[in-house]
Amino acid sequence: MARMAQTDFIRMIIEEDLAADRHGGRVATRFPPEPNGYLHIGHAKSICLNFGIAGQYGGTCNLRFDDTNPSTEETEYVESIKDDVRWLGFEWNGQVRYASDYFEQLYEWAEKLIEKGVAYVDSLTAEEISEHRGRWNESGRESPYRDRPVEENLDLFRRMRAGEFEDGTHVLRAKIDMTSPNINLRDPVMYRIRHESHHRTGDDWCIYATYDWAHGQSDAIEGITHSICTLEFENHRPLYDWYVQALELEDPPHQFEFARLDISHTVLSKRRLLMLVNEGHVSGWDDPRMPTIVGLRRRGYTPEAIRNFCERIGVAKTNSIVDIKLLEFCQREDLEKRAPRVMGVLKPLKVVIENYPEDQVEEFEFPNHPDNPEMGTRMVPFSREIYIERDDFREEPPKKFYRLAPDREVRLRFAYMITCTDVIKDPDTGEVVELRCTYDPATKGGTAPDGRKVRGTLHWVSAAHALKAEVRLNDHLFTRENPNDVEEGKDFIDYLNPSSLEVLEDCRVEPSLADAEPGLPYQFERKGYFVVDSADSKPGKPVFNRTVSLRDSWAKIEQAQLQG
RNA sequence: UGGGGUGUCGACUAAUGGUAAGUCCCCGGACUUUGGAUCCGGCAAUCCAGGUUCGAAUCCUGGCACCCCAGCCA
Repeated sequence: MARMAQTDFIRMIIEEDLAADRHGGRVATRFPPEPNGYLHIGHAKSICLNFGIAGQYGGTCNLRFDDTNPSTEETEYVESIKDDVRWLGFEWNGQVRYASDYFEQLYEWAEKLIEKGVAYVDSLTAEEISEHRGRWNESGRESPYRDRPVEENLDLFRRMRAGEFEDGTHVLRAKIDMTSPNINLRDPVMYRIRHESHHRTGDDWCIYATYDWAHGQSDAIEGITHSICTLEFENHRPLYDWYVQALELEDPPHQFEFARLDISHTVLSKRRLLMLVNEGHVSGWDDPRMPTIVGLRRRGYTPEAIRNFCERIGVAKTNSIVDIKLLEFCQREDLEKRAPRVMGVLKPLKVVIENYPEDQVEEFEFPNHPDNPEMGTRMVPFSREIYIERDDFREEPPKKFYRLAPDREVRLRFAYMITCTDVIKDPDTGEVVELRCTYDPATKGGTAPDGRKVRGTLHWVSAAHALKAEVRLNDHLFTRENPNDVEEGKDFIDYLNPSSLEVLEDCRVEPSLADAEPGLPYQFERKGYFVVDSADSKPGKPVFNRTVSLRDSWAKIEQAQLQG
């Protein structure tokens, strides 16, 4: 099903550039993560944009790690980020790139700017530099070191590189304009001294380029034509252009900004995600409730669904919060087509079919997908004692409840029609512990020869044949649509959804699931889409994560009834 | 407070001076051996005030609201 290709302002710019034959007709993008955390669905938007554009216009997309800060970056993240990009279905152009590959070139260019007289070594402290920078409504002041002669700057800068100075004693700054209303142009820092090991260059360097100095130049080195980033870098564009012009680079790259993704009922900032992990509110970065790629993957989300979601949300410059229900819709849409159907009873209620022979076992043939015969069939055993879903029985059925109730007949999917004849309760608690039913042998397969209809069809498992399983029902992590929008004196943590995870340890699933493999999606009929958990599942005792529930119109009716 | 951005159905996104469109949500209905899926229908928006124009979401003027920026983070 081909959907109309989504177009957006960035693609329009690219098409204009192509039409005007800019960059010699080339389109080159890049995805530039910093290796200091796990990727989340917000990054997926950027990945889909950058790789998608490259694919669409016959261009290339590089994967480049923006590893200019040795204090926070680690190889562990590099590997997980590569995995996530591939898992999403993208392959980068050639080798993985690193900003650190360009440290030497960047250094040479820095010397060039010093020689040109537009960069200088400043020896103010960090605090003093901050003071000199001024404020939004007040001009900055020039550093007393701003007019050091070129030779002195060169000498100092070389000694910075040689490791002669302590951290924080000197920085290299671009000499631009301390009175600029754009604070990024008030002599931005290009290099800072950091005597720290870098995850790739080890101890080769003790001066490290800042983002602004490294990023655009890395783009230029790689021949990037369209450097796409998020809105908060809009203020940096004049600086991006300044560096590239000062170096007099040919066919310079240009920066374009779009609004980052935000989704309701979750958080997408590294800081907040890290807090959830560190404070133990989730089990880790790959907790199935996390919006991280590893979390979504473990939850059972598919790359197809995520890519489709990213296409549907579009690309614009308006800050917005996408309803998480759109993500869920995209996932259902994908799984609806491909997930084989099985039966799993989450909250079992025993049913004894009194007129069914004690030792008899029948096998019924079930289609694996109701609308796709190519997915084949499987055999499902049936016997005198079965489990049905506790929610599928009501002693006093409300209006429009079409499921089982005393003296009522329902269909067991692809098996028989049964009628409830007796309800057995715990004498102490009054809780329903078992149902007694009779079946109509003439309704084998689920249809009655006399043509009578039943409104309800229930899923079931044979008690003797069923597999015990644990099922984890995942729900939104936060109760608030926007957990970042906090009331006075509160914190986003206060809006964690206490029932974001419901663990059901005594579920029963049909025996065909005995060799279900982690990562393969299933639809538990009438319940939702589930996947075998990749971390905690064990051969005899599978653990399933609910990826997303099915649409539940009864739940809506019931809720409406409760609200009157 | 200076600068840079952004305002279109409940949500997201189109319309680039010419019928305000699509998707999600929500609400009906049909169909149904999943209260699923599918199909059909419905709801519902141009931040405000002026101006230009035969005609304005779009252009102009003036407001208002929200976001970003004062790291040697990215």
